[in-house]
Amino acid sequence: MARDKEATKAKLLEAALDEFAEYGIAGARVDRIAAKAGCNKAMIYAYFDSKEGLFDELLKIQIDRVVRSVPITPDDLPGYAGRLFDAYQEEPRLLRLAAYHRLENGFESVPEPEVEAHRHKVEAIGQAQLDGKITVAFNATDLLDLVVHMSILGFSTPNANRDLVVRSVERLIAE
Amino acid sequence: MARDKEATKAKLLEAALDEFAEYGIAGARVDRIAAKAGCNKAMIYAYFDSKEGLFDELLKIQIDRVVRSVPITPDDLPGYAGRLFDAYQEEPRLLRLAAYHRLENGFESVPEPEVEAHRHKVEAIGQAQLDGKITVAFNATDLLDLVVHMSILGFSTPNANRDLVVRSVERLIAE
DNA sequence: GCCTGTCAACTAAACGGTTGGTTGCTATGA
DNA sequence: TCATAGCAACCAACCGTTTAGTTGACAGGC
Repeated sequence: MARDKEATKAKLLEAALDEFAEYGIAGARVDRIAAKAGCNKAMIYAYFDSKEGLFDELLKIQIDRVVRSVPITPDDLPGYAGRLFDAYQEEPRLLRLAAYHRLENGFESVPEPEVEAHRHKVEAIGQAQLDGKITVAFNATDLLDLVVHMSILGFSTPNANRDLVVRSVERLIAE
Repeated sequence: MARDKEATKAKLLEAALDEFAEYGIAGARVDRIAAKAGCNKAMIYAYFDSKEGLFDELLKIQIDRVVRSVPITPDDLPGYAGRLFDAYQEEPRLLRLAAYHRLENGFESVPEPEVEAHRHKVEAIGQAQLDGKITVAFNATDLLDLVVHMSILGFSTPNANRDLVVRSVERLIAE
């Protein structure tokens, strides 16, 4: 057998991504996760303590991944929205994961690293506004919220496409 | 006791709105719904067949309510978005209900009346465009999707407010 | 031989759904 | 007017299944 702790954790996390994205936290079944990962249910409790522990760890990793792979570009917010949109197209499970987390946990209990990343982005946008690079029609916080919200247009409609997202943000920030 | 079929159904629907909005479909517990409604669990199965049947009926009613109470105004889309936003502020459970339904059932299985209402709105917007009343920068379908998506800004951020939604739509449709 | 990763087998609790029977309104007919 | 039959509305208790979580035994590398 494998006998590789990290490999087992990775397989569990991948299976959990599938399961939680499809069924949500309440709807997910730990037996299915273990079966998909090809290992025993007890491993989940050995490595992640609980079903919720597994979800939290998974969400932290996934958010971290997207935050790292899509850095903010304050003077190209349409491009930023487009790249976020791309990331969600490439990994639709992430959007579902986040949506379930938001529904079941509210706006509190957002992982600290994400809060920190959010703060940094607001600051970057604020600086770009001070430099006169982008519109001051919205304050920095609202601007970031709007851009992020546009990037998840695919959550609202199956007709969403990259071009629509980019053009929308262009119009939102137009002088 | 009451012994009033319609009143009992109404109490069950109100309790179900609370329960499903808070916990989602998978997370909702029929025992809790019955307890909140102050009546027996068997009534749910007598009147709505199943947990899912209860949810479907509830969603249909709630969607119908908002569709009726917020008619589209093709030549005032910012106002339309604002009034939708107001409706969600007034009844936040509706947004959560719809989000859970969307996550657990996808874009298919949308109640037929809503599909019909959506068609009518696209048509109304298309006509307003033909009349030269609003922008043709987006096609009618995209425009409606964008306006509706802006109205649920509150799903993305706790900072959302009516003015932000209205101003955003104004900019989206600016010539 | 012992630490560590593994798992089948287990449990207690919770779950959606059913059932057999009770309650109270009302229509009927004497 | 009153007895009562019929029936829709209701409910406590229960059923089989599924659930998250536990445990004690076992296997393989050092």
